This record gives sequence, structure tokens and C-alpha cells, in this order.
Amino acid sequence: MTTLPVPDSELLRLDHQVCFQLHAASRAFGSVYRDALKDLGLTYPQYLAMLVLWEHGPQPVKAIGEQLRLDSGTLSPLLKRLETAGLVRRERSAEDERSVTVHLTTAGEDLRAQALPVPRRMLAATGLTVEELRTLRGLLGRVTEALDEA
Amino acid sequence: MTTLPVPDSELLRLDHQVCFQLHAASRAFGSVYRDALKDLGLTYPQYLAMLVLWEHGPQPVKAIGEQLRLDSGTLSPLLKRLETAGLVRRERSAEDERSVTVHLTTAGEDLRAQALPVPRRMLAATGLTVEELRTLRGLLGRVTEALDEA
DNA sequence: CACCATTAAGTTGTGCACGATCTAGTTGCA
DNA sequence: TGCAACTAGATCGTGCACAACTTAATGGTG
Repeated sequence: MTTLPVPDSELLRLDHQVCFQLHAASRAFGSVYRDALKDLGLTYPQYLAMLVLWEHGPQPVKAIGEQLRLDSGTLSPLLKRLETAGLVRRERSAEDERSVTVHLTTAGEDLRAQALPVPRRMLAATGLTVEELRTLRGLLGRVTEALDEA
Repeated sequence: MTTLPVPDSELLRLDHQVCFQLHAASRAFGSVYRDALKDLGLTYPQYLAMLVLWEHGPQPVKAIGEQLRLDSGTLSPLLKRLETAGLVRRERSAEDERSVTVHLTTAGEDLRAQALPVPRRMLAATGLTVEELRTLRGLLGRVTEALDEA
């Protein structure tokens, strides 16, 4: 396997483009999600939190944060808004008084039905094949892992 | 070419993972950039704006916004902070009084030297080969384009 | 020429992300 | 047992992103 020499200038530009493309793609997703979730009254990060609860049931703030890679500084106000919206209930854990367990309310559980068509809509909006999505997911996972080292 | 049937459940999960991985990767990049740009006193979006100015010289807010896909609601305060930091100067255009041209100050131009090593450092932090970066960039570009349609 | 639609930039309000700090509860161990 | 280290969550401050709106300048058309 031969490695063609890649000039510095191209490396540097390529780097900018990748970081920037990532930034841009993330915001583009946000924009389409905003539209898809408008009727549900959820933002994209709120939707992510609901997904975690729909999939894995009641759990402490800490566990949600680990799955979404978010800290309490972001999650506390977000969950508070979900609670105000009547989708979620927060309870101090009996075993460990430091911990707060987040439960879905009936309204929160019911919202799942409305959310079901969203993923397919988003999938279609990307315009990628399943194979390409797999590749993309793999590369993104590796990048995130590598960046988390630093 | 045969197409293996892909169950709905996998499609939906795959979709979540891609959107979420994108979100996570974007934040991971932000975190590493935060560290790399700390000494320059720039945030990542401010760095992007400076890159545009370093590369293409003085230009109106509108032009910067088109390159970064940002509107005046985001750029106005950002540029104001760059101006407060003494890196940038804003001048009403003489030909069109609606337009504001953004110039680099001497300090802003001088900062470029300090910023030069940043891209290589970021490139290394991704842990990807040049070939993979090209693939990633291509997929992200297509996704963004497709999402912008919707 | 006058008027109105358009455009550039700025402003405001909401929400996310994150570092830093605080409080209260828990655990370890000397 | 008592105290220090740690942990979960909340709070605060800063900055980004974006929708909605405002202001001022421009340009086209009747």
C-alpha cells in the first residue's frame, strides 16, 4: 500500500472542512428536528432525554447524563422544563438522598406514539443509504472516542 | 446487487445513533477546540470567524454569515465580542449604509501566527487517516445538503 | 417623484452547552 | 466514631444558535 504525499496546505484545509462540516451538519439536523418535533413541543435535546426514558424507563439524572454525555448543568434545567411541561416527574431516591430519579408521567408515556414517525422522517431527510449511515456512524464514533482521550 | 432486508427497528435505532453521534462528535470537537484555543482567547465560533477574515480579508457581516451559515442574530454579538477583544474593527460601508464591513486590526492579524499550529493538533486528535477524513467530509457534506432541502 | 417591498444589521427572548461553584448526602478509613 | 474525600444534583455566568421583530437604507415600479 503506497501512501501518496499529502501537502500541509491540504491537510490543514481538510481539517477545517471536516470540523466545520460537522458543525454545520449538526446544526442542519437541529433545524430539521426542530420542525419534526414542533408538534410534540420538544426541542432536540429534550427529545433525546425522552428517548432515553422511553427506552430504559425511570432512572437517575446521572444515568441519563452518561447516555447523552451531558452534565447536571445542562440536564437540570432541561428536565425542569420537561417537568413543567408535565411529561416527567422527579423524585428524590429513598436509598440515596443525593440521587433524583426521573419518571415519565402518563402524558410523557403517551407522547411516545406521536414521536414514533419522527426517526423515519429524519432518516429520509439525510438522503443517505443504510450502508452510508453505517459508515458515517462508525467514523463519528471513532472520532468522538479519539477526541475524548484528549 | 442484492439488498438485504433491514428491519424497521434497526433503521430507527441506526438513525438515532447517527444523529446522536453527530451531536456528540460536534461537542467533542468543541471541547478539544476550547482547549486548543484557550491561549488565543477565542471560542470555536470566534475562531471560525477569524479564519474567514484571515483567508479572505475584510468583508461585510452578511458574507461572513454565508460562509459560516450563521445569521446576524448570532454574528452581531460574536463580532462585537471580537471587537471588544481588539481583534476586529467594524465600519459602515460608504456605498451601502446598511452594510457593515468587518476588518482585522493589527492584533487580529498578528493572532494568525498563534493560530497556525491549531489545525494540525486537531487533525491529530481525530485519530483518523486522511482517507477516512475525506470520506467523513464527503458524507457530512451530502447530509447537510440534503437536510437543507427540508 | 412617491411609495412599498426588500435587504443588512441589530435586538430580544428562549434554550442548549459547559466551566465553576455550592449544598447536602454518603463513604472510607485512621 | 469522627472527619476528610467523594458524589449527585442544582445554580450561576458566559457564549452560541435561532426565531421573531425592529430600524434604517436601498431599489424598483406605478
